[in-house]
Amino acid sequence: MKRTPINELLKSTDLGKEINVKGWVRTKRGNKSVAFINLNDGSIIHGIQIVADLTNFDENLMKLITTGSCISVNGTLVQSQGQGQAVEIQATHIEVYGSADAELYPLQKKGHTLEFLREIAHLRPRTNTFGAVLRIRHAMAFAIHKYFNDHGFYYIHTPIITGSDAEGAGAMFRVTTLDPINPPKNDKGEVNYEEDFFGKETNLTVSGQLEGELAALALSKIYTFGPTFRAENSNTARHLAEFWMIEPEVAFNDLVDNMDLAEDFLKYLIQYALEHCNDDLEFLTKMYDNELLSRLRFVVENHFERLTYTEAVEILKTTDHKFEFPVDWGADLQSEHERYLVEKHFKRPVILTHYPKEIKAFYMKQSEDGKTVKAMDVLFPGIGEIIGGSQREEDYEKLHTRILEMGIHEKDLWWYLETRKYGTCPHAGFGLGFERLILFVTGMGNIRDVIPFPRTPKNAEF
RNA sequence: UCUUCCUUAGCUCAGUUGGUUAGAGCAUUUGACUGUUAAUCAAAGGGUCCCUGGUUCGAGCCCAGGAGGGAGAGCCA
Repeated sequence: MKRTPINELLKSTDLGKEINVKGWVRTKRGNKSVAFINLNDGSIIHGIQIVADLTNFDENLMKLITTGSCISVNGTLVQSQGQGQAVEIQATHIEVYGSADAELYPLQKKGHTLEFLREIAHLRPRTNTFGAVLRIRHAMAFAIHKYFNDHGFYYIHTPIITGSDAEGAGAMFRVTTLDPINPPKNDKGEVNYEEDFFGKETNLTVSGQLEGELAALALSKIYTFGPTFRAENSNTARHLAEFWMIEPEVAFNDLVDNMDLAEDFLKYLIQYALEHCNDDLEFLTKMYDNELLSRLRFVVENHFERLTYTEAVEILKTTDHKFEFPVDWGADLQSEHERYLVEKHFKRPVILTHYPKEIKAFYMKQSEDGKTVKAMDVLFPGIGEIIGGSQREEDYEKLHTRILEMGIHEKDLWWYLETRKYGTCPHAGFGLGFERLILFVTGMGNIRDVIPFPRTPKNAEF
């Protein structure tokens, strides 16, 4: 008999129908004559109740059906006699695919701490929490592609191995096939990367933006969505060494267009989650964050506050609120400053623009005032910076001068500069941290709990 | 990397002034119960007190070093 997913069975009204269901046992309880098995197959957060009349089942078979075991059940879909569920399965035959030793299986019927579940990341997808997070993660990935496809963007695959470190976005992981014990040396006694696989030093990408710009200056509207690697020794609830990033880049867009895109895009994604992930969001709201659903709705329904860095500094300087770090024009804002603006002052998402050029990347469009660049950071409550982007400097001379000023090796960027030499145009884009989006949408507190197998300093298990 | 807190049973945690045989709840096992919902009730089993060294008649507890984890910060997405 063909398996029916549990999400279909739970909404079925086809009482009396013979069905087959397969999944993993969450709990088993009962007495001498009847057993109740809560079975989950990951198709939905809810399990279906299997009722086994023990006069029909061998005692030894029933002993194998433990928390964590995997079974296949044939039976009849019936109206439930008990409270708590509309329908249940009256079992006629049960096959055990794999038992799970109850003395050893680490997942219990009771709740576990998220820290403990991180240590058993190979089993945590079987929990309600991670099932919900992973289904939402999928829905967001799908919605990202759908949004861009529906808006005329093309998905570009930028390289994961890169030969330049000029992007300046952070420390990089080296990629090499050289012998780590006895690498070939050159005349100066340095490692000779000319003998390495690519004939030069290579690293894992820290951003697909520069290559994304090349594609945007041909296809007009593009986006990337791929893994990104940062070798920073960051130990926080918001950083990973390996994470996924979405980077749209649009020719002919200016900073305002860029902000409009970022706001519309984020609201679309959150709205998509509200419409397609309701069961999972309700579970997370109930178990972890009472205000999750109302916060998501609030973000969708209200405009993002837009102001310049200079205006933000004025607000921070005139408030009575005491900060640990001083606020001064020219210095980057501290986390506490961003949090104050988002969570206390405006109480909504904030887009800050026109930062001092000294604290931003070389490729950002220089403003007419000569002091700021057309950068934008989208700040979210509880997350901080969820998007960072800018209009790009399309003027060859200005860009070239800025590269020299910042001491960047121009020979690594000849190809990037050529786009400004041949048919340059105004363009803008941004980067959205996928896991930070998932943090916000799920209400989880630690970024290690929104990616299946987190990579962080001192941790690459699984 | 910095600040700070933590590490005791499978899990979550108590553990007094340094003192005999280290505790609880849950989980597990066994038993009771003819419809349970994290079932309930009863009993039992279960310990490298993170590691190394030191102080002491005696260390889960005090000291030093190390490892791992949490929270906050920096860097950023």
